[in-house]
Amino acid sequence: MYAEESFKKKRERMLSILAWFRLSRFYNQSIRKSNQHLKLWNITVAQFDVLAQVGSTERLSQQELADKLLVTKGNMTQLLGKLEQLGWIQREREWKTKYITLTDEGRALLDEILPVQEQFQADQFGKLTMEEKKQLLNLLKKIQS
Amino acid sequence: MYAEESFKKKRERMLSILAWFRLSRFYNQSIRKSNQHLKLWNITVAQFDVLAQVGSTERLSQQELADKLLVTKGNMTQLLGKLEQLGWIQREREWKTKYITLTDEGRALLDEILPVQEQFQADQFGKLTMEEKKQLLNLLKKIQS
DNA sequence: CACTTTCAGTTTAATACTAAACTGATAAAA
DNA sequence: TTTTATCAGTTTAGTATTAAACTGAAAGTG
Repeated sequence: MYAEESFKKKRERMLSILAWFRLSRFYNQSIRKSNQHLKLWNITVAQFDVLAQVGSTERLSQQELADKLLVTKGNMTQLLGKLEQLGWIQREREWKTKYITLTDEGRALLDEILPVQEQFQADQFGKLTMEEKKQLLNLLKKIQS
Repeated sequence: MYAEESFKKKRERMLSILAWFRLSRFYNQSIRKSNQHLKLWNITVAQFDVLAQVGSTERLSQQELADKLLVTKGNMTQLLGKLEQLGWIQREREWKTKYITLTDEGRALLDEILPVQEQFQADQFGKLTMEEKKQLLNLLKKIQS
């Protein structure tokens, strides 16, 4: 009885490790490929993610932006510094808070890259059927629930 | 007809983007949590991954190690430099190649951390049933096939 | 044997990212 | 009003990571 359960647990652990390995492999390759094709526009994935987030929402503070993108505010400070320097975003201070908006150049760049990047994402999961994509999404949701 | 297909494609794209967002969120949180509990042993995830890989295989070269862990050889050089300096691994040169093995301290440390880390991985996927874990693994395999 | 190619590992410059300490302004409390 | 808390954003030190150039040894070729 005990031996039975121990064996089952071992199998479960093994499955988890395999799943983790697959997942992180996929993630890392994806980031790498993404950075490669984004080189065309001299922008990185991290920078693009900020642009996309800023471009799709009304007035976000730096902290809110960090929360949405799941990074620290320190990281945000630096990314935004770079993006500001490149002329793609601007910061407007209001009391303690700085609100971020796209400049015209930032908006133009985003409009140009967004469809390409969306297609890239779609291609990444291209081997899955619609049904399987839904399945995957649900499993990922459940993990984090 | 065309409108129909276009709509379907849009839905597929949206699913892909959502899946990607979930996946990267999970990945990043996981790395962060992992680093947090590994602080107890003054080791990082990246360093532990190398130890675990070295400890589970006979004689790997730096390049092979990089391939297994899906990082560049430059990254490997640096990680191994750190691990060597900490006294956990050693490099043995043979012709052009350097082979990596664990030192006794490295082995002891790995033996101590491995079960904890395996349990951590298992817990991460703890909300999934055995069947769902298999499903997830298969979907991830299919994506990359 | 001399010349060239290949290939493991190293170095360098750049970006990304975290944790933790810090700054300075606003808000709350006394 | 003075003091204290809080809280947004910044800074700093450290690790991780890549791409690309470099080094030097080994292998292949003539």
